[in-house]
Amino acid sequence: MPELPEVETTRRGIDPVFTGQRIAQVIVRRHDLRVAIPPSFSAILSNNTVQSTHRRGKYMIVCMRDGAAFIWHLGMSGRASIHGAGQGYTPEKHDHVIFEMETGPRIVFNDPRRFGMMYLSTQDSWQTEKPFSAMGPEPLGNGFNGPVLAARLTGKRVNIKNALLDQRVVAGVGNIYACEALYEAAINPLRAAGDLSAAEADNLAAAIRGVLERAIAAGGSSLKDFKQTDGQLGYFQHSFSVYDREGQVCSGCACGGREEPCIKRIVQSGRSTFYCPVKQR
DNA sequence: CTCCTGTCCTGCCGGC
DNA sequence: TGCCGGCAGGACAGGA
Repeated sequence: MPELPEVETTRRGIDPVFTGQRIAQVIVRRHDLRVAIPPSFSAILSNNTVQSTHRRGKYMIVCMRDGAAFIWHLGMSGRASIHGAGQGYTPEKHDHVIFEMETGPRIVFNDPRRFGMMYLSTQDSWQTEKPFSAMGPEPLGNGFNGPVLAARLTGKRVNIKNALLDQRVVAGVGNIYACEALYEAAINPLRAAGDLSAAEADNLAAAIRGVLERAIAAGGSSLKDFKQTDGQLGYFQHSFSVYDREGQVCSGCACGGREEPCIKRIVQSGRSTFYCPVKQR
């Protein structure tokens, strides 16, 4: 589920509950996620005060006042929800980790498929560790543009769709937004990544940024299970141009008036790609 | 190196 | 109604 917009939506939801507040207790109900939560997780974070929250790609980083930090990835099916101080709370199925704040509210991590991750790091070292040390640029950052993207694609013979899913090329793009950005940039997902022209790389970088920004503004996309931290659904799924729209007619392209629906679904490296072969060349 | 396949886990949906 | 296969937003290991 969660790609950059959903993770950023989640981070914005938990930030006011976390930042500047003390965690009274961390309850780990299940430690056997995709990567096991370490035994010391609760002890290090309980009775510790949160200094700040951050996002890098699809990861959230929560920094503590004493220099510790923890890394949080929502996997495919994870989400965070906030239960207010006055509300009762009974753990539901797949509620794996509960942060009980000193002031009363709880932040709950629910993840049916358990592909999510939570692990410990430090404020000084997390950026140089595993996924982050080789991670590509932030697509919403000032430094992301066509030339930067083109440089990351140089020499790559994989198709551009799969290249966009590679977090070393650009951070935070997943299956939905890769499809949507390629559609907006009118680039065929089967094209070799290294063969894009400078102009196409410009268009693609702009499309990635635009799609992600609009998705964040819409509170993310809710396909099956994603919800914002207050339980509201995101609504960017209503704005998809091609994703999950196989057999429909896309808007604003040369095929618009045809009887034959233009949006196709193909499989690339085992994952669905949706695109319009008329618009995307 | 690069690239592709299989795997982790649960839930849901469509077909029979 | 019930069972079964296929599929799902991600990331990583291992092999070619």
